[in-house]
Amino acid sequence: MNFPTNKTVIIVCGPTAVGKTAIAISIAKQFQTEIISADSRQCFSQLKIGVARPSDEELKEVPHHFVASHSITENINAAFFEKYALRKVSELFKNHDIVMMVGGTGLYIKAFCEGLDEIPLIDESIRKKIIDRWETHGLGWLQEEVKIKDPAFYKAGEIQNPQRMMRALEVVESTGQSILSFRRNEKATRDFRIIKIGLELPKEELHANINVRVDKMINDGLAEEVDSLRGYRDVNALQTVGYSEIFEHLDGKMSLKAAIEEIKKNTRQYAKRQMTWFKKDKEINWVNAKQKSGILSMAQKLVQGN
RNA sequence: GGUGCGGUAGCUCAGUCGGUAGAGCAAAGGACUGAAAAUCCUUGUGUCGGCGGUUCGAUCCCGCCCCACACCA
Repeated sequence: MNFPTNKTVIIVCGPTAVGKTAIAISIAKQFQTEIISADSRQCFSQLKIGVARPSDEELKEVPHHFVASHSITENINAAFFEKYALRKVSELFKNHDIVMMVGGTGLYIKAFCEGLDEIPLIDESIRKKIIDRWETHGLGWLQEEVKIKDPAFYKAGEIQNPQRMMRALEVVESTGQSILSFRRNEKATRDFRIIKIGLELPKEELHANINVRVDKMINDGLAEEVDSLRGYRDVNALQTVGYSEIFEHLDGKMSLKAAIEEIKKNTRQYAKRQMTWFKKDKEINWVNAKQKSGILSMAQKLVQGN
């Protein structure tokens, strides 16, 4: 297949703790290029230990974008990422034919590759009002509201899922139209080539990596990092594995030991969800994460054209 | 040694006034277009500690034994 330009984005994805950071850096060095992170948590400057941000040395080896670039008080989401990453990529294409993207946030990668439908910005006050009402009146109230104001979504959507229901509600309330009416059901086209490499490991090995990494986070001072963020604990950015559990521990609801076990468990569950997402993407070229040299030559071959 | 309370799904436990049992968590699978490290959905057969007895039928009643915990010696 021919592409309109010789510009290529190599995306490295996979579950947490599989070893994406190091491999992406090797590939980026091989092509002498830079990395855009596709990680919904590493972009926050206040989150370091708990989100396994690349080390200072690693960040020096290859320039990274969307790492520690925003504040947890900002409203960062998939739509924001799509625009941010597209802008960054075209900037980098001025000096590079190849740009790397690495991350474990499937939705962000999908938004970047295929685009999200344009939906008008929702006024903060409407969003806040809906969340408040949901918190006081519960899911039953939410379902009733959606049933009346957006019956089509009520029929087709996830009625038990508060986040999706609130999203549907805020869209009808602020635009007067169903969120479904904004769906165009077509992928956006991009004027560059996309190559996807998925890193995987046998479950036992991944779980071992997770355990080692969590223990290291604790040794590196995760509890102190979380403690310093107490004042922000309600922001979305802190609804994150590693932070929620430590907050509970700091509240006296569980021992540090129990919190550590919870973090390991929740990380395993998170990794499983990531795999469920990525396995569905048939464009991904899967490789065992331990075969470093094989991955590098595979990237080379993919870039040279199938 | 005696008394008491237990022994039911990987874990914590509920239950069956006798007709072979069910929740939460875990696990497995899945969904997912502005919270996505989030949120949501689906999936529960296990010698109901062991051996006997009563009964048409026992995980449930009775006896003995084993194990755990508590208290008394």
